[in-house]
Amino acid sequence: MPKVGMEPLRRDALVRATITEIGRAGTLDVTVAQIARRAGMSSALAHHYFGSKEQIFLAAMRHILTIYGAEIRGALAAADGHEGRVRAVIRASFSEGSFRREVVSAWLHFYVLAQTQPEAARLLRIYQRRLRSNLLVPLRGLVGDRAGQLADRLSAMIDGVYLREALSGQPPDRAKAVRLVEGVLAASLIEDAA
Amino acid sequence: MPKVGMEPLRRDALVRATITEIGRAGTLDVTVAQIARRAGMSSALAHHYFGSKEQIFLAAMRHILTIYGAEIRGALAAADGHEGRVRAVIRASFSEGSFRREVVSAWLHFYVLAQTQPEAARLLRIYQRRLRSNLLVPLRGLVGDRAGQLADRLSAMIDGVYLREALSGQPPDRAKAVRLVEGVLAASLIEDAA
Amino acid sequence: MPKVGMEPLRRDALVRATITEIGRAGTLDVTVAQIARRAGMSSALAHHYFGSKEQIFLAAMRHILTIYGAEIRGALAAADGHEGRVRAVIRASFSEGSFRREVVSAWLHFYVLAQTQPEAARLLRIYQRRLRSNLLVPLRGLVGDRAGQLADRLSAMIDGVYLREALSGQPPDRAKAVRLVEGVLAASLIEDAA
Amino acid sequence: MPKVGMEPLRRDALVRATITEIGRAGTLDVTVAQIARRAGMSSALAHHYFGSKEQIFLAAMRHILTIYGAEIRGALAAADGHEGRVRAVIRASFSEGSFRREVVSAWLHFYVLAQTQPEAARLLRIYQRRLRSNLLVPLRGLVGDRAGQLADRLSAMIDGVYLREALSGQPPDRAKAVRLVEGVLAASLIEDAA
DNA sequence: AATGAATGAGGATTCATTCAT
DNA sequence: GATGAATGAATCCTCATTCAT
Repeated sequence: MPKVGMEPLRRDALVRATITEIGRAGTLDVTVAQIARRAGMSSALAHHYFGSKEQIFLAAMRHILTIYGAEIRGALAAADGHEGRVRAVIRASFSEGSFRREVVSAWLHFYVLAQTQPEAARLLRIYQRRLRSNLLVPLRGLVGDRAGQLADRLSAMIDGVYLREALSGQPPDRAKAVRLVEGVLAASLIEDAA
Repeated sequence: MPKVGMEPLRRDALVRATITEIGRAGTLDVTVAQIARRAGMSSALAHHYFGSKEQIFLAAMRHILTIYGAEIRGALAAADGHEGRVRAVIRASFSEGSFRREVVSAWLHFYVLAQTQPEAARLLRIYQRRLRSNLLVPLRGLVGDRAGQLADRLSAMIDGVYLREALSGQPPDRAKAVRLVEGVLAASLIEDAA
Repeated sequence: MPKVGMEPLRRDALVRATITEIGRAGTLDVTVAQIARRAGMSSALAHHYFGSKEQIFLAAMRHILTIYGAEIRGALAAADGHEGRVRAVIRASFSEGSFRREVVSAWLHFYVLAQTQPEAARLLRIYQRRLRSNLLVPLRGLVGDRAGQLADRLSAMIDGVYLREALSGQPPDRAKAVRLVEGVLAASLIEDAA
Repeated sequence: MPKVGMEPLRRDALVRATITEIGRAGTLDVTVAQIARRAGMSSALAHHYFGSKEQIFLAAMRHILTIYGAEIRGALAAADGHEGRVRAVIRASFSEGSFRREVVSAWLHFYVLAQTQPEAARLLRIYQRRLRSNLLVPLRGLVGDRAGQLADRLSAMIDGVYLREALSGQPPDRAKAVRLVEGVLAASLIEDAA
């Protein structure tokens, strides 16, 4: 049995291990050796596949973004109406795939990474833009010109809820998170109608 | 030049240098040597006064909290009426003393530190509780039983705006930050009245 | 030149280097860097294999004890009669493997280490118990109930001679050392017969 | 009240503190700051009086030797006959002033110091010579030409008992120590008579 | 493909010692 | 006489990274 085609498996294992370890340790100060051990291989192999610790971190960020994007797409496809679509984006942001303890923790740490890593900053901007645009489109249908303002509002709320969740030390409470953000949405719509 | 009574001066210089350096470097991975150099002394002296890097970080957190607390108190003293008080808390949160580039950056990093450092976690809880209670009291006068829900909403917004600011790479825009949070407040009050 | 299976070689080289360096420096204040350099490797590798300086020291103690134990066993196997066995233990205590300048010096320093290091203390107790019991058994055959007293006497003499040797600064004089302890044995046996 | 004549008091306090701290810590790795603190002064003052840590240690050794010498002289003055004098030396070696926990511990550590410090080695040789000669003189009266051999024997026993005591971790047992060494003396005298 | 071996570069911390007051 | 202030030098230890096999 030749050991061919191992590369994607190894890379994937490392990416998952990275998120797990960052979540577990509660720091970016995770060693390559730790990540590699959890992924079941030597740190030398991790370097072989990724070249540097930096690249491992970036791959983990991309992984999280990819999953998040997929969840958003899925939710939007199943949603009806403008408001339905906004709610779908909100709910997808706190869905099972993304709003897990380690993922949220890793996410917070990637925010920190983005302060020094240009590529990490770029990825984060992509996320922010995507989130904003996903909100903006259906919001236009709901509130017209006020959509931009409302998109900023909801984006900030989502990030704020994430931040608080990352710190709480408790298992994330999806329902409560959604309720908080949807509360702002509801208030904003009433305000608009008034 | 008397050489006595240096301790408070040195400690203060180190605390300020810590915030500056964390903000500048964009990481908690700041060496004691860097901090000490910026504060104009040897790293040995920094250890002499604080005992460990951990203590230096905690002192910096306390410093930020102290200033924030003072600003809140000042703003509340000058405010009139329930809504005035809520607005005062919001504005104080983005006041000149606290909503500066380095302070916001350092603050984000202290959030991360709190994931591993019990004392840092304690300080953070103090901040969160204080913020919530500062909002809760005047909100009760405005919306009664919905005050708790609204306090959570505004707290999350404030943190979300902070988080986004930490990442923007731009000098913080106080006015815009206040506008965002006050927007949520306004919408919530209309919603309540409806 | 295969580069596998280096671990035992490296560990061994470090253990020997430790004893040599302690003997040469005349202190426990030997740096890991010194030990590693003498063993022909980087200090990082030394830490890689032993984890800490403490563990390096303990391994060196164990090494000395192991050799000492082997010499005792060998001498006892070749000895005849009760008195022959006592003499064998005495001679083995001052044999070439154990009664060398650096080993004696290192040994003295391990005595000191045992004052603060529980594991070092344990190893030392093992040595003391082993020495005593090795003397006790054949002494029982010679002097019956007085064996315990005599074992203490001879043990103290052996340690005293070691201590003096560690200080002499001269190459150890095996013959003289053995003569001193055997002198006490002879006198004790005469005393017993009288 | 002028602060004159403080020097001898300060020096004395430091010397005592040194012995106490070495005994307490079980290491020579005692900091000047620790010693000074226990002596009730700043480490700067300790340096002012002694110039260096080395000198502090040497003064402590001299102090121990001085007391030991005084005890020997006192015991010899009160002793009768050759054997009485030998016994007096033995007993003085384990007298209350010298055979205390911290003193014995400090003594062991000074043995270690002597391996690197020429002056400490010199002091130790003085002690050894003095002990030997104190034993030699009365032993000549008892066993004539065998006195040298016996003096070596008893000296080694005394040091051996000290060493074991330093390690035992128990409060020193004066009576047992004396018994052990006097046992060798008794046996040696019987051997001589035979 | 995979890894044990190996290291250079750093970083926190400690401490004897000096100096100005 | 006495001390707080201050530091350079050293040491243990960690880790990303490289390399030979």
